[in-house]
Amino acid sequence: MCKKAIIAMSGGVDSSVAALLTKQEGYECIGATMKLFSNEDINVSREKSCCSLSDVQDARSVSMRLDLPYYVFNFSDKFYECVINKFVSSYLSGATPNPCIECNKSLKFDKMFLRMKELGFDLVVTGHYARVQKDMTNGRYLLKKAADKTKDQSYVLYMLTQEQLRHVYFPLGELQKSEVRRIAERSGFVNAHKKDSQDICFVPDGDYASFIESHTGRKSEPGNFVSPDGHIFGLHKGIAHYTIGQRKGLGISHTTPLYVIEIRPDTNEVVLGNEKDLYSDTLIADEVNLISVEKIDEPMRVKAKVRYRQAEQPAVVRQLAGGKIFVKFDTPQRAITKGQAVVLYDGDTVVGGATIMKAGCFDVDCE
RNA sequence: UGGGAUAUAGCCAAGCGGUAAGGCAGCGGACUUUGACUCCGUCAUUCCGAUGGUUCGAAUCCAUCUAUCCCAA
Repeated sequence: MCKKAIIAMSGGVDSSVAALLTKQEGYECIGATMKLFSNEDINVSREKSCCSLSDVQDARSVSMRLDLPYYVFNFSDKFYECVINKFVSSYLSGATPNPCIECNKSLKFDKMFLRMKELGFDLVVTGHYARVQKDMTNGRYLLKKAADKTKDQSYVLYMLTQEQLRHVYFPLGELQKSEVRRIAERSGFVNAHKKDSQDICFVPDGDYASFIESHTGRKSEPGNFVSPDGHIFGLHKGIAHYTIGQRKGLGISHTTPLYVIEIRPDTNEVVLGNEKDLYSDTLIADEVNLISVEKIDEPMRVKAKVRYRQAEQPAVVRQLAGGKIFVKFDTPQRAITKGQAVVLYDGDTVVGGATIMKAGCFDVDCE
């Protein structure tokens, strides 16, 4: 009668401690690592990526220590299709994708959920720093920020559905990162001092542009760096190398710092301008997922984040015909970027989120 | 081959006789489960276009040369 949980174990400290806590709470647990790609496929021989042999070893080691059955699920087809392909095409279209969110959406909380059901399990457990609560007034499951505000990962979980939230458990939501490390140490986990993951897991050397080239088999096409009024600064390395707000790596010396303010896939141009050119106060986003409410009928005051690790900003959100959302910030925001997620908060609660399609300074009439 | 101007690191640029500011770019690091932003550090150790000269001392003054730009032809 005890609940059965699949622990999604990456091989890092967080999911290891999540496994420990879940087990201690009396769940019947198994550990599972998603194999998302083989390093040979992506031309990396490093062991530093999230599905590498050493990560699997770490996850297995922790599972053994906790006496959990341990499995590796091969999800590489789905990962290739949903995460890598989208990642590449997004960059080629001049946007800046967030593959971690896509991976959460298509893999951790989708493929893993299917597997959970197939196996007759009740929960998927991950090491995310976030909390789930049930709203007793309307019966909806709420996603809330973690207790450790510096590690809060609710931003990358905004796409969770009610069904998923019902079957997910985040044991680290109430803990501080420092406590998690301490628990791992005390438990003798091999990864107690492992560095937090960073970079894109399938591009461990950080050179995502080369990754795109080898994936498409095409060299990225150089084009012009231009000013807003058409002056040509020089040659860029291909639009996939850039994102809005970027300063480093342009290779253009100027009297003042230059930033990428626009990417034009049609003409293969990258527009450079000053810092002040980066600010805009409105955006439209699609692929909307709402959590705390079913829909937004009236303009709603929220706090919104347009990128991970940004302080949330006061704004008003409206839902447009077709489901898209329109967000107007009280003050202009720096470098709102197509392809990134906008996540809406009401206090500690995630209202919902969406993928940014367009940013600027405009208004829409919405009836 | 008349006149004028300028020559300082990859780029821009301060300096005006007392022992080479700063910005941009670059490089290194911190931060970070995306890309960025940000922050910290580093970046002319005989050569401040070249060669001579004046001076205790010159990137700074003088002369010549070289290069580039501008104006006249």
